[in-house]
Amino acid sequence: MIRILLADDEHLIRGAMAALLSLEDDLQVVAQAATGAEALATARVVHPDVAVIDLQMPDLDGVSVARALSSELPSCSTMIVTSHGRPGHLKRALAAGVRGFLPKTVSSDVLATVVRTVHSGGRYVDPALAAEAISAGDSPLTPREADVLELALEGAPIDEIARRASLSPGTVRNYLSSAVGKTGASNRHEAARTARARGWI
Amino acid sequence: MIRILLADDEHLIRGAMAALLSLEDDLQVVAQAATGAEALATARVVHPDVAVIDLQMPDLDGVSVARALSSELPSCSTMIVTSHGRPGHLKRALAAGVRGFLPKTVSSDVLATVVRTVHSGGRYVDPALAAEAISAGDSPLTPREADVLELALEGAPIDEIARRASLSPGTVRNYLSSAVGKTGASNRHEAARTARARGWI
DNA sequence: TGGCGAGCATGACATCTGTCATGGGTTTCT
DNA sequence: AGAAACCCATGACAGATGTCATGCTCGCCA
Repeated sequence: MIRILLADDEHLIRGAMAALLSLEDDLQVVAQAATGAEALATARVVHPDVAVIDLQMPDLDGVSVARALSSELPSCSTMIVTSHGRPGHLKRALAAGVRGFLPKTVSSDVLATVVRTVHSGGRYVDPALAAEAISAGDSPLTPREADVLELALEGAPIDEIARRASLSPGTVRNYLSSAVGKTGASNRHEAARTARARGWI
Repeated sequence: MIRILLADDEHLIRGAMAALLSLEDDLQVVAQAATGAEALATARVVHPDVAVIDLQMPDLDGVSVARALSSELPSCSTMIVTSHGRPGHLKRALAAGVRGFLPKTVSSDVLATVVRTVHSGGRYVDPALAAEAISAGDSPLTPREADVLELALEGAPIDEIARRASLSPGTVRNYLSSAVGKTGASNRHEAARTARARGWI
């Protein structure tokens, strides 16, 4: 019997997934959580075999939870399910020790199968997401460029970005200009959007 | 027995919700669809009592489906479930004849209850979303301002917006300037973001 | 019928942005 | 040690953008 921890902020989805997984004879949902912090706390208590975690949750990002879990509870395999699969997330997730990565568009059979796969030590990444991640390639942005671009995401003017990054406005403009070139965009807003789409920030 | 049509592009969620609803004695999921178009086509054939539709789907927006359904199949009550509940969506949905509007954070009991409520002619809107919609208020944007602002969402330069809207660049700048004032933003990108957040576009 | 608001446009001005050249400091790799 | 890459900054310039004043047309409503 594989003991599962389920974390998703959407009650409906979580409850439904639990119902679905419980239909399988060899799977048992032993705990549920609605936030990343809750998931961590619960995992420390119940020591599940597999943690199925939603990527986007109100507090802690799914990847952060995965990282914490893989260091604290090595015996627990973590897998991530997500609605919006950005290429960059996959890479970060893998780096955080995640063993399975699925979009929510897969069927329930696949979910159950992957739970078994990761529990037995295997790995599984959705082929479509993997292909996307490969085609998106590595981020050409330097760490600083990524920082600045991230601050630019909300459409803030350059002066504010400079203040928030503790940089001079001129430097910010240089980084942004460079990022605009690397993303093939025509202004920083577009650059920020495409970088986000490719998972570079 | 209430006959339900379920539409959601995420197989996992859809299957799980179906499993969940089927646990109720008086509910029966008679059809499922993964896209808006598919949902419409299916509904025309099976004539469900209640349609439970996800707001965001690849092709047709959930609200459009609802509008079509309410005119073509008046006997079918439509309700919408969504992950990201923007205030504006609720208003548009209600105008399209939607009878129930829920975030996916609700529990499965609520879902089943609301299915029964709308089927018996009632209405149900999630209180939190309703409060948000009220606090966001009506859109102060004129139709044209909203159009232009929507085109600005992707970060395109003004000339491109002007071409796409068949307006002169000067006019576009006027609309955007006005929209920036109305949203309290400091540039059009920020304005577009906040307008989107409030459901004004 | 006159007033009003929305739609559309132009021109002018100040400011913001994107780009480029340049330079100095640090770390990393060879 | 030297090259290469990154980090930070400044200055200058052109073009994009935000703001304002102004004017025209059209449909709606009192």
